[in-house]
Amino acid sequence: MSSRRIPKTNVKSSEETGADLGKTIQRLRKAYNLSLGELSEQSGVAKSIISQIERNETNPTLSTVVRLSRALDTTVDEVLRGEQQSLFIDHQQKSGIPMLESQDGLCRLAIAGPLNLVDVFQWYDFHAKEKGVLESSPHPPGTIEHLYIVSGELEVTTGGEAKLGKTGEALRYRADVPHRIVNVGQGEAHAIMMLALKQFGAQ
Amino acid sequence: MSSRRIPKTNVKSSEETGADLGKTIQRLRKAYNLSLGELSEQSGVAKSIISQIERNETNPTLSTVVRLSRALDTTVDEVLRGEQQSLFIDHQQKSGIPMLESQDGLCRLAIAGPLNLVDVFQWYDFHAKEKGVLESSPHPPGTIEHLYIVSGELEVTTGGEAKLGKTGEALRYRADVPHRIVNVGQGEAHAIMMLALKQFGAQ
DNA sequence: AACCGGTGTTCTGTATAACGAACAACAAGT
DNA sequence: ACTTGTTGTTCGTTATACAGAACACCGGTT
Repeated sequence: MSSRRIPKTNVKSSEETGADLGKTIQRLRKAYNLSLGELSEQSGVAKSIISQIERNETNPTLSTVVRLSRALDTTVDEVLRGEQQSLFIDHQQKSGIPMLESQDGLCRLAIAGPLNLVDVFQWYDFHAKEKGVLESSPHPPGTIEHLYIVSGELEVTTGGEAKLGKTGEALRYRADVPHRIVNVGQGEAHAIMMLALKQFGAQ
Repeated sequence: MSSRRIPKTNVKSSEETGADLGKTIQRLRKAYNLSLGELSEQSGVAKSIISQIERNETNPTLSTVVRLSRALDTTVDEVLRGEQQSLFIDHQQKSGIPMLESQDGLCRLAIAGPLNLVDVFQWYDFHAKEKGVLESSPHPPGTIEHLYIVSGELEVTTGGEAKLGKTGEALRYRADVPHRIVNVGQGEAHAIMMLALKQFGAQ
């Protein structure tokens, strides 16, 4: 199940921790007018290490970063900020929820969720008879669809990627590209579908 | 010059990262119903390492913690915060750190939805054994909770008002006041719980 | 020129975090 | 029983983060 791609990233140290941590540390240190020795004294981290961290020549342990963050009066996330790997891009758009019933007549999609909050998320009760297929055209950019499978076996295909979910499992996938849900099990399938529209600016 | 105050907390090297990280990681992982292997696959961290981290037998690298945090849809600070063992209910917390069981041990609440969109909504898989009760303290103002009852019979009490829902029905109620969900039917009850947080552009 | 106290850098050796594989324990299926 | 799968664990090896000391560099005094 759940085939989120593996990041892999075996880059040099901090490429994967986000932006270059070193620069941030150094900026903070200089902002406090601290020398390497002083920061070392206050944080308990060897100054040689701090030097290497600032030049991104090492991949520090969590405890080291925590100690530095504390000494610099900030938090780890604050230090890490600046990266924004853009897991999801924040876009905005309005809804225009078209779909309601299926094409082949085998799928039923009933609105079960709130409509007055329709701009944020939508919530459907989804029933599919055997072999039922629900084709969906792209939703607004950034939309994420969630499918909680109450019973049965459903396969979701999106962007060339297919995921299989069984009873009790939850699938999560991008919905801003064409996607399809197929009841690949035997008998009827029942699921709760949620659409989460991304529409608030996260810097 | 220089010489800021000295925070200086010199504990053990592994425990010095704050609360015990391992337990938090494990709680998050279990809340997502992920195995070590699955989390390993999704995070890119060897499962042996995750195992050791959860038992606080290692002092992880920042990049490792970052990868785990991302896979668990949270931030490093959230993980470090440890959440002073808010076992019981009280799953609202600040950013929706998850929990597992209710106070009477009869209810299970697992995260099924995204946490990185935590400011907008949260989505839980809710199971309650017979007579199970889930007490919740108030969520942020404007929060609306939705309960889709997959099977069983649940009664929601909020603000002195009680609503009864049966299989296939959906309840909707304010969640910014103390509220309680009781399994009043016979046998286990299963529901999907959604929390819709109001605020946009908060702060 | 020598000192100095201060900066940041590059040396050590040691400790250990990381990975992957092999393992054990416990399920369900056949 | 025997698989087959999945859980979490421990093992063997390599890579490297860490601390501390030694180093190089740069002002300012005398």
